Amino acid sequence: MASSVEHVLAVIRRQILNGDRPPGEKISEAAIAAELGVSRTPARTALAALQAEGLIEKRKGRGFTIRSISTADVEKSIAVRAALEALAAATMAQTGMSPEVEADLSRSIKMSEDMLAGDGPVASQLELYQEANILFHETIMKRCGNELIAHTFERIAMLPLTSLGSLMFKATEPRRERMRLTVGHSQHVIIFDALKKRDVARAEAMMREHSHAALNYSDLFVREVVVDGPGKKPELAWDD
Amino acid sequence: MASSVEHVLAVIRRQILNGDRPPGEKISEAAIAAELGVSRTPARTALAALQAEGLIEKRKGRGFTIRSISTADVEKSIAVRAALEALAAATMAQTGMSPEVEADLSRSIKMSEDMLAGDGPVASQLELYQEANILFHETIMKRCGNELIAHTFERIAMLPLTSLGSLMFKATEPRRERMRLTVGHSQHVIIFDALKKRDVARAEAMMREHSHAALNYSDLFVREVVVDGPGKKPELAWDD
DNA sequence: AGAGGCAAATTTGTATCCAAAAGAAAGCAA
DNA sequence: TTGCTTTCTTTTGGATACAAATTTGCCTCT
Repeated sequence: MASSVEHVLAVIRRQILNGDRPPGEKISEAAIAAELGVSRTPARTALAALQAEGLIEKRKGRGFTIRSISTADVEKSIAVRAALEALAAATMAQTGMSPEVEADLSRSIKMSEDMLAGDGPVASQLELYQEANILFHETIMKRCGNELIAHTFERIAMLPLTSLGSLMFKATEPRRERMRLTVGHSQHVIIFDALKKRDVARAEAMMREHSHAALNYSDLFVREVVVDGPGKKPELAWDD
Repeated sequence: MASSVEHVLAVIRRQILNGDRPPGEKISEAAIAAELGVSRTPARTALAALQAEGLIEKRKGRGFTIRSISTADVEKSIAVRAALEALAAATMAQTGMSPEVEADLSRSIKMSEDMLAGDGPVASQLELYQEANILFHETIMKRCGNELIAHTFERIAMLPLTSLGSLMFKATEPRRERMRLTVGHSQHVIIFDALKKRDVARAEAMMREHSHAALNYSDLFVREVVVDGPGKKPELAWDD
């Protein structure tokens, strides 16, 4: 079994993001320790981590309170994510891709290409696209030559639309959504091309644009269909 | 007195940055707990924080090891800092400054202006410039309208040249150094002007350039004169 | 001499206990 | 009734005790 602190972390994080713990609610070490049947020590470290992630706020002598996540917050985190991803793309374009990186990006693109060409059930297709998407972004972020970028990103990637694994899908308009995935894919292709040609400016600009795309869907957030990622997910996805 | 964990944190951080603990050296909870005369609990949280800051690395069952800080690492962290500051400047230009922010920036510029006009002893002048510099950058970062930027920055700002409070000064060339401060000041003026005019692109580009300026001095790093900041310093400066 | 395995030691995670700090509330006096 | 002080409760930080996991070194057997 995973460690106790990770368990607490996962449970509380999900509860917060699910809305089970409404914003403003107070929680303390002792409270969740008793609630989850663990001692105060792992509860303590879990709360510290939650605070670092920005999901809860500490008030000197009055315990922690759940922070509310507004659409404005989501937009802000997307802005930061876009800046970091754009930097990663620029860095990679500058230093050049290793053959392994090129192979992985190529594989990611082939995956989403196949998925878009195919015609299977929506759910499994989404899962496939998601996997390809994560592979693409994670590869660039983690292997661009500046590990600090990924390191930094992992510490702010807990908000729904910021997480690499997150994907919105408006179930009522499958047609439109499919189109959106097509556009996303085409952007991947463009970015990959820019990286191959070592075109720093284009890689950076395109990646910034692409990362911001999620913004168009931030208004869908708050009680729409959110599909979480499959197996190979980024470190800090909020599911366990 | 400050809390025990903060004490441990400050001491170990300084030791690492001073080189007292050479890269690769192993440290464990028990070791520093005994060494600093505290229990394992604060030692543990301090080590966790150090790890989050990237100064030490954790290895499954063999304790932590000191990470070596290369000039490449410094360059990487400066790149991230520049990206974040550029985003902050762009955000502030977009949403516009509040009167209070404008007043603070104006005050910062007046301070460095006065300092450059004056002719006092080098040390006190440096301190003054430093204060003005911190005020300028901190104001933009923290009050640009996206608090997540500052939040993110605080978590990566432990490396020497990345910290807002840090300033290199080559004591052997006061003339040249004075010129450098003059250039820095002029960039502040330009950025301030761009912000006033709500010129997003210019504010962003100029801030990026300005943040990167520290890079020109990364080769000085490692055993040159490093002057730490005065009273009003950013949260995560490495002095206590 | 090498392989395998056992045991001691290091390390880490968790539980519990104690004390100090900070709020909240109650009581007392004017 | 109001304002101040004192006490009580909540919360947190730190210390220590305990157990599980992992590593390392040693020891034996072939």
